Amino acid sequence: MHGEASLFKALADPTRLRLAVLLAVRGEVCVCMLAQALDEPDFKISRHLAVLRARGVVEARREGAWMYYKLAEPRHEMDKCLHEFFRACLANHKVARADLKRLAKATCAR
Amino acid sequence: MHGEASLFKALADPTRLRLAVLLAVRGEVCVCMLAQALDEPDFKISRHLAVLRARGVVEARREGAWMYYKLAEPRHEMDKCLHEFFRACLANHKVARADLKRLAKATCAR
DNA sequence: TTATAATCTGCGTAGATGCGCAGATGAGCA
DNA sequence: TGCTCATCTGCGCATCTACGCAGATTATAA
Repeated sequence: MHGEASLFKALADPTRLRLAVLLAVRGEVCVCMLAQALDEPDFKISRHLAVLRARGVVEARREGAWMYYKLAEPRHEMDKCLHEFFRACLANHKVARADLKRLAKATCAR
Repeated sequence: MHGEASLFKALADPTRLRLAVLLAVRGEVCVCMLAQALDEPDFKISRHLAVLRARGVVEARREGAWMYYKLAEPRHEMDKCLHEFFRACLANHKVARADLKRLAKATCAR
């Protein structure tokens, strides 16, 4: 049952939940945009994304210097439920709203 | 977003997941039966149930010396999803099957 | 009251987790 | 090659968490 618990472990952190909500709403986003959206240092974001990725919650795609992350394709009904929960419920959270606002204004240097 | 993460935190442990599955399938069960089902010491079970209770995942009812625990009434769609996930998916897990088997044979001393 | 069963709690410890800092790595451009 | 940006990683530290043990609590029955 360890493997099953690890899915919940991946989401048992406010920073990772915020990231999941952003990806659920906006699709595919690169690390530096996410760092601006959460107003947190990039290495912190990178580490949390690595955790989500290791547990199969998100997928990554490299494009030049950028890494784009998105929610992984749902494999069970549970995954669909979670995505819906992110979009329909958590996205209305005060913190998530502010994150989305900042994300809308975020830019990469190049 | 801390509060939201705490729901996942509550489920981010194999022992607590096993308990949640048993309660999802069997309804209301007392601590000593759960301890026998999981083949773990009662104080360990009691502590994990306290965590689940503090996060609102389960509810407790005292009846004499016994404490009966059950899944809390779902408040969001997410809760219903989770319960369904416990019953339809996790209950088929090898470990959960063994737990249910032991629970079926479990008895209280009185 | 005494005994016993069911449940919970305090304490100390070992391992896991998150963080910030500094530096490494890799890609693109002058 | 040298420089800059995007991303990741190693390290040390502080905190959290689960565990086992022993003992406290509460309820029931003799």
